[in-house]
Amino acid sequence: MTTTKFSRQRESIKDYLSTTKDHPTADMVYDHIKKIYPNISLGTVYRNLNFLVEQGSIIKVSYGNGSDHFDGNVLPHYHFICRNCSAIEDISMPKEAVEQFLHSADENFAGTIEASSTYFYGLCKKCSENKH
Amino acid sequence: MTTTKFSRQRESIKDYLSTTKDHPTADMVYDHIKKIYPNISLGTVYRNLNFLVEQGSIIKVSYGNGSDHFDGNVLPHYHFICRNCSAIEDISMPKEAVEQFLHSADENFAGTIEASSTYFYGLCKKCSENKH
DNA sequence: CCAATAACAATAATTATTATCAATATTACC
DNA sequence: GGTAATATTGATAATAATTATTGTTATTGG
Ligand SMILES: [Mn+2]
Ligand SMILES: [Mn+2]
Ligand SMILES: [Zn+2]
Ligand SMILES: [Zn+2]
Repeated sequence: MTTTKFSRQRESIKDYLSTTKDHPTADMVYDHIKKIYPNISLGTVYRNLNFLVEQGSIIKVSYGNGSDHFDGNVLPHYHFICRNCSAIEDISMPKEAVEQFLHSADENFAGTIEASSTYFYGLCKKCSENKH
Repeated sequence: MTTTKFSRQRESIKDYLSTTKDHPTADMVYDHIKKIYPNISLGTVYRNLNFLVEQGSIIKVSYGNGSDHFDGNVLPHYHFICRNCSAIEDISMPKEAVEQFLHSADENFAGTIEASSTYFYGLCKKCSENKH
């Protein structure tokens, strides 16, 4: 068994993700942590983000396009991506709606469904309003 | 207005995707078309795949991990990715189940949802059976 | 047929991410 | 507290997927 040692860099990354509402990319996390640990390397950020995802402390948000994003909120919820400003926002849905959807998928598939990921796209509130 | 000229390479790519049940990557399309046009370049494959997606003749299947896949079936359907053999399979769902899910998302979001993408993961029929 | 130009093949460039490795920090033990 | 073992780091090289560039070729309307 390989033990896990404390690292102030990793702690800082976890703290940042647990306090921000944003869903930053590795690069954005890097820029933020650099203010606290100016010598941190981008590789260290990637290494720790992957470590934390593995550990279940954060989640990775990868909707095909461009870089992966990271989220300190590990409670089950969905994500919306604005086609205008690229902001990522949370969507919570009633458990029944989700379960009914997943159940229907299961009914229509021959293998075993273990997980799923859904992303929503469109215009966020701000962008909807600004486009009159 | 910039006119579109015929290209036997593009036609061949479209034909291939419309006749295969697979969901090949750009590289797999390249390997296939090379048998017919040995001088075709990978850049040409990418250029035409993007063109055809833009045009709505094919769809792009990008679930975060690795390369994008392409699908000649443009009718609405979902995709399943096997965690063991990486095969991509189609899932069709009753319209009501889908609509109920999308409606619920819309109810719980302040902006405007225009589209969504869902991927299912697990073990395909074959892999489920082989792991008894 | 021929001029205009869309599309091509070859290849360089870019982007996102992972791997390598010598130096450093953390931790368990005395 | 000092020290040995090793997890983690910063720096940097490597990889993988995709896009951009450019000079050449194929298509097409006149
Ligand atoms: Mn979130
Ligand atoms: Mn399909
Ligand atoms: Zn927006
Ligand atoms: Zn399988």
